[in-house]
Amino acid sequence: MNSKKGVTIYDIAQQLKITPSMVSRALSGNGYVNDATRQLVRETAEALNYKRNTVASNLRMGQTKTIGVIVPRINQNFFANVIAGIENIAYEKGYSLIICQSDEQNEKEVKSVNTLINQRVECIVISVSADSYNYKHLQNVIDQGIQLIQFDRVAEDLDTLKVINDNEQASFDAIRHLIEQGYKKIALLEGPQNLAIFRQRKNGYLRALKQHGLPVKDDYIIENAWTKELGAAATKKLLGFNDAPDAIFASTSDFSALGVLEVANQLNIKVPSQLGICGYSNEAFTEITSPSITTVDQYSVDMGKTVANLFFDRIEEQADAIAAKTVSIKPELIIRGSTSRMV
Amino acid sequence: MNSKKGVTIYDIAQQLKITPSMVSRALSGNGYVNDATRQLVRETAEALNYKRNTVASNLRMGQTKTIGVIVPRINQNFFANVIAGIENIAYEKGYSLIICQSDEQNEKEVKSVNTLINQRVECIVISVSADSYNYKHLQNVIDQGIQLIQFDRVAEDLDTLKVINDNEQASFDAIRHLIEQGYKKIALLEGPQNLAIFRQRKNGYLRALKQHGLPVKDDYIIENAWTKELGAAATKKLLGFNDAPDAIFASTSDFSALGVLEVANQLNIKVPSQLGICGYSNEAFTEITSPSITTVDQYSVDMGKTVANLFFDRIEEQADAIAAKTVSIKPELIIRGSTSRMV
DNA sequence: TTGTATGCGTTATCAC
DNA sequence: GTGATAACGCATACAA
Repeated sequence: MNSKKGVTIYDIAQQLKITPSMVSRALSGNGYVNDATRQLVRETAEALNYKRNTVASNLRMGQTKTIGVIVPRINQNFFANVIAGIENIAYEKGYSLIICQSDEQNEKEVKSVNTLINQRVECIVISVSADSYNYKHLQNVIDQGIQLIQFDRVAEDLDTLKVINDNEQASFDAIRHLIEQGYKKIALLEGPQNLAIFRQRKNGYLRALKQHGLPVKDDYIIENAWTKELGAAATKKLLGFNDAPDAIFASTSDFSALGVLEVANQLNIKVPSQLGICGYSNEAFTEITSPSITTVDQYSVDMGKTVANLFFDRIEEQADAIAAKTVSIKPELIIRGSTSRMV
Repeated sequence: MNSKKGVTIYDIAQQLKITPSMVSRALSGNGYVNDATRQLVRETAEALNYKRNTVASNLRMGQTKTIGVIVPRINQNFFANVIAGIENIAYEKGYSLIICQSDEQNEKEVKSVNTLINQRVECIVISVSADSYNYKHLQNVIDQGIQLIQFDRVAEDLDTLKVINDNEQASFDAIRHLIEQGYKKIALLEGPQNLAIFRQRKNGYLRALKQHGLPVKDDYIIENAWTKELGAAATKKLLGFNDAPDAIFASTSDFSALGVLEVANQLNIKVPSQLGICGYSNEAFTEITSPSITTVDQYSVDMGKTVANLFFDRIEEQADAIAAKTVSIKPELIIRGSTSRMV
């Protein structure tokens, strides 16, 4: 055992006067090896506090048992949950997770993808950043023979496994609920329309209005209101109209919905009687505001598990038995105080 | 370029009729190489879509530029924030993050530590799981020559870098603020006393009372009230006393504080005039309750950044110039409506 | 400036 | 069963 360099199978071999190959076999369990020597090897490995060098092993075996994950923000509830779900399954399979965060910047996303390719991860799981319009870097992943799985915010043109929420349906359900509660002038806070998820939510909104014979007013649709501040600003604008809306669907996020609620409180507008509010994501705080906020639960942890399972299914069924496909998880509308005026 | 195996520096060398070493030098920028050939190498690397194999490089160089992080739960706000902070700094330095989650289980924590050692990460950052009483696996990390940095929940006996919140001081500040606002009978909702962080918060409470000449009443100290429900139950009990408190410090969490607020509202007790409420953690919702809740911000993202910076400081100052030490981050008291009766 | 040779630690293929 | 040997892809000390 060298003083500083860490103990290797060589050291064990030397001590036992056998060859490194024997040690390797004994430790990995591959190939023939006498039970007695195996036992001996195990013991000395333990005694010497030997730790297998995964780096060397990976190089030799041509696989890393590692999954790379790229999300816009780690510390956003939804993404943290998805990551937790992926970790859960990956851990069972003995896989590690390398996490990158794009900070919603395309440049950082591209760099992260390259880092992960260089690391030879076996799969890259990604939810694209908001300012990604070009997906060459993702095509590159596929070209390198690395599995690519997209979730939530997906580049639709890319032929990959995708796990998404049925945003259109969830949005439709939310609007239908509002209508059933007697709201007739429903405004929409929408997100960047270059992202499919926000287009889908808008479509659900439009479809629901049409199906229930309600008119679509362009004034009622506010773009890019996806932070608390922007949600608040949008609300001030909407409530300033002569013909102000009686409900606001913050399809972008619960934070946006929170902004709406704050403004309503400031203006002494009663929620839900005078104004209905519906958010999106089921953030923890929605349950405890006054009133609590109706929102959409995306089953984010399950989403992560689904992603991981797709990957393992694929590599276990060897070959590309499973074609590119899209798995849609049906979100659930959580009805709470902010929209319940017909009790 | 082999059909399936990925392009290597060999392929580039072959194409250019030079040696792999030249390619390696040209690409890494180490060692002498003619500008012309360097240019040529870069171009063909690009053309062939070459991706450096980090695994091989790591093995050769004996370093991985990787940090391992182990937290009880990824999808818990505080931890997600810390991870985001670490990522932020690590990314700038070209380091990757491997994330493990212990699920509060010692067994999983031990396994994760071993995985990370095997991966030859250069540093392991950990917040220990609640059921960890034995720290052999952590000592092992140190013995292997891997940096170990603990944060928030730390094994105090271990001689490592530690980053924690100054819970005692934050708690002291909170109580002092309450006293300054004229509250004289301050109750404490405390967390599990086997965790140091909760003991420290209690100590800050006691010290502040003493320093201001206020008596400590055992009746005013309620154990294990760290959910909304438990906070509510504790409040009902406290407010039922003949000599009821005029302020409650929910040192466990904002959720607990919320329970207090709800009960106060139910009982028509005015906050802050009749009852002061202070929480802990600065959860998003504390800002939007009525009244908004005074609380303690833990600077969790900064905590992550501090952790990462400690590591980089250490490796950049080469050698163990920086001895084991504990960095205490001073949390900030966020004063809001629930305690502001002297405006 | 370029080429040669060697090793990082492990595993797999062969022959014995 | 066991041992010798090559190879994974890259980086570097040394020679040319």
